[in-house]
Amino acid sequence: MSHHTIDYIQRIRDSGHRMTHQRQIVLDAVCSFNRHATAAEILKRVHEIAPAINQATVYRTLNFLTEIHLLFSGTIDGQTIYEIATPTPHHHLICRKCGHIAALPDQCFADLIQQIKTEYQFLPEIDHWAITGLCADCQ
Amino acid sequence: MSHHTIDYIQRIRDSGHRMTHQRQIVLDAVCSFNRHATAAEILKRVHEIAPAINQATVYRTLNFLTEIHLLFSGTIDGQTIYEIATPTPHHHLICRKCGHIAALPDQCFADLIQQIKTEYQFLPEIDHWAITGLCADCQ
DNA sequence: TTCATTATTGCAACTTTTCGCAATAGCAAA
DNA sequence: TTTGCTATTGCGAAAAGTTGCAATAATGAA
Repeated sequence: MSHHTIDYIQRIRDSGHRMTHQRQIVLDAVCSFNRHATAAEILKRVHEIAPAINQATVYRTLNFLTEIHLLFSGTIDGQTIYEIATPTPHHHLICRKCGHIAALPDQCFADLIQQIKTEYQFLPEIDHWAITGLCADCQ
Repeated sequence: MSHHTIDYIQRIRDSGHRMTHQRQIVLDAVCSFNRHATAAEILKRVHEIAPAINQATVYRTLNFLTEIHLLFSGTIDGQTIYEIATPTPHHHLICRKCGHIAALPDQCFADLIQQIKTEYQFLPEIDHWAITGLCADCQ
């Protein structure tokens, strides 16, 4: 999924923030992988395109884009990874061996959420879960 | 739950590793919180007890103890936290307002895990989940 | 288009975490 | 107990990520 197919500029502005050159380059870099990438990989690619962009800006931008849900971030083998988010809410199944990421629809959590609400009087805020494990090929 | 009630020395040896003074102190430090603690908090407490233990050793030990499942590690608010593992797996409901933590039995995830296995051919490894949200008092 | 506001960036210093390697010390076997 | 093997530690340095603050630039209003 490329970010060119979603109006990410509007998404950033709607969230009350500004679109900048730096944010566009970080988004481009994340998308250029066509897979999940680590902060270090993204930082490296950003510097290949635009060496002047500061590393602190890249880290801050990755956190920012994740917070407004334009990127998805998860943990594989203790490493934080990023990838462009899809428009409909969903979760991820991340294979800890090959790193493959599959989507899991939000609906799968409905029963669990209902149970937590009624049995524990707790209101869970589950907007993005990354479930690690083994995919079919790696089991 | 204290580590004194489980034979952690045997658990370490059974995993093909050695029991050391440093590992015991790190285990003691983790347990002394009686709750989950961050690496920084644990490092601080270890140094209060035994200043000579190197910080690299503490980090390595936390990773090691997590790998052999003597500790649970999870992420709260982007921070990695550790706590002693209970013999029966369980999870946590963490209130983002008052910080109250409640336990959630592993059984709650049975249906979800089964669904992921059969519908997605994915084998989830759900050790310890921290679900944030709002507790009954804070809603 | 110009101006004012303030979110965002670059910078440098700082904190946190990891790494390579030589020295140390657990553990099993004699 | 002693010995030998090698897992583990301490150390110093490097890597990874964060922070405070002044300068810059994106945005809306005039």
